Amino acid sequence: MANGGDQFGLAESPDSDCMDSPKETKPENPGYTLNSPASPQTASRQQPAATTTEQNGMEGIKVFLHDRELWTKFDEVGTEMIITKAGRRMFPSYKVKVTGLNPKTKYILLMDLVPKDDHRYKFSDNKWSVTGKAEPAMPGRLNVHPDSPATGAHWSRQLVSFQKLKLTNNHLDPFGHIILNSMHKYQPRLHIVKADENNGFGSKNTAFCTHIFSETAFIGVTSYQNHKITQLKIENNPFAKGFRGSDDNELHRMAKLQGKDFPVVPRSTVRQRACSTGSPFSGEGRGLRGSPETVGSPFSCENRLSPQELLRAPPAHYTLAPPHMQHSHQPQVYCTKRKVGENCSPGNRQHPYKKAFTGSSPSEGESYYHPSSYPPPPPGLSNNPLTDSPSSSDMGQRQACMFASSEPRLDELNCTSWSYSSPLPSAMTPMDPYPPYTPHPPYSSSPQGSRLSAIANQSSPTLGEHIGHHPYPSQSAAPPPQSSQNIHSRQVSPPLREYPRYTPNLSPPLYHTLETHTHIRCVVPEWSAAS
DNA sequence: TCTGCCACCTA
DNA sequence: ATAGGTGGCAG
Repeated sequence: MANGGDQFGLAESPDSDCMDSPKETKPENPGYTLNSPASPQTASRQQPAATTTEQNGMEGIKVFLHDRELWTKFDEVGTEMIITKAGRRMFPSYKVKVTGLNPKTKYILLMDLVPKDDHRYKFSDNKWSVTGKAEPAMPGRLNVHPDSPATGAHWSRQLVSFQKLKLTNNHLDPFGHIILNSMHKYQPRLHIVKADENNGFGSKNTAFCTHIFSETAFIGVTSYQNHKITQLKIENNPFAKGFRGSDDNELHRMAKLQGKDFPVVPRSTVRQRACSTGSPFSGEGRGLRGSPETVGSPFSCENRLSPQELLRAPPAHYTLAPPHMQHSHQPQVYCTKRKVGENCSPGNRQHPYKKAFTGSSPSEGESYYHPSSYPPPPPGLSNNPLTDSPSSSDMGQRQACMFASSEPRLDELNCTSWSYSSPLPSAMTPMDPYPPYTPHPPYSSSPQGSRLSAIANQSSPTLGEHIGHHPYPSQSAAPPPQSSQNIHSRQVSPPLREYPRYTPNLSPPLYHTLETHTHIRCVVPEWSAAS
């Protein structure tokens, strides 16, 4: 799979829409049914405020997880993703099929990873268990798909792949990779944002929706813990073909490596213990997964949000039903509206870099999320995960924010910028100690920039806010039927401002990545409070 | 735990 | 041919 794309395994999600859509169908996946949520659901979910309806046209959007079957295999064992200083790709790679987009409307697709809970895990006795509280979330970053902004026709034409997205444990990562903590669980989220005239988002009312497939949740590790996962990776990832083995191959290898005789045991085997199983996900924790079962369905939603909000997006939390609920599987979709306004002041954002969180992040850590929040809102969106999580505590991070503030973040970014992946932009250049990515400055700007950035910004900022502000419905509504996914939509009103600056660069290095936290911080206050 | 290097592969 | 993605392993 991996890459490939092939198959499909799209999970679907049917749902559709958030708002109202009449829904149609959902055809897609036959298998699963989701039910869903079809649009109606959405609506219902939306609960609260509900927004909209208007739909910005986000309502009929459906997202199907590609290769869902493979994801499910990993999920059943307890998916692990290697995180390295240089950045490592996710294996099953995150690919989706998107339907229901207006062919002529431009959208920005982006991903982020939010903490699934506030626990730190350990793997012993062939199973995962909670060992303590999660460390402070790292700066949340958004990974904007390189094709963004692009028309609905473009996105619908083929699978949308985030296979180049990389995960890192380097809190000061200058490349725009998504920063995670080892031994912590994360939930990937897809956000579909309607681009504004400038191809950015964030401006006034930015409509967006968030889709979550619970089977894509995973624990970040610096080396595989469960041998079963290692085997699944080797068996399915083309780049690991060298480790497959037929015995002969292995023996040879071993011999070479060791210079010894052939080992008897295949490498993989050796390492692990028995593995029995245990998928962390499922069981334990809080909710890692939402519903295991199923599918993810897509949700659709619409709303407009401010970019920030996006970031905040409904967090998974919201989305997900409480762990328990989650089981129900349904995907949930929520749609909400919000306005952004608040947000952080610009100043708030921090930069990740500022300090290295790495070590510690002391303060923050704990605070993270509120429990209640968990599933925390997505980092960016609703809350940022990162940010969010940290929640109040984020302060620590906040500092970071400070830096960030200057940053450009999403706002700054332009689609263009985002899209590119180029590595560092000049600004970012590596040289710096990392100011990088963030945003700052100076990059160019593209007109577009604002939009994306906005989103980004929003996200982060929003997060906090959102959270605070709106409660998402998380559950409230009934759980959506579908499963895995959740969708949120929102509208935001005033988007963030755009940032005047920037642009481009932000993340050049980052590539499409945006950091969320920044926003978050801003937000933080609120939600912390809220929470 | 985490990092760096290695052989092996894919693209 | 080069560039870059994999897990194994030693440290």
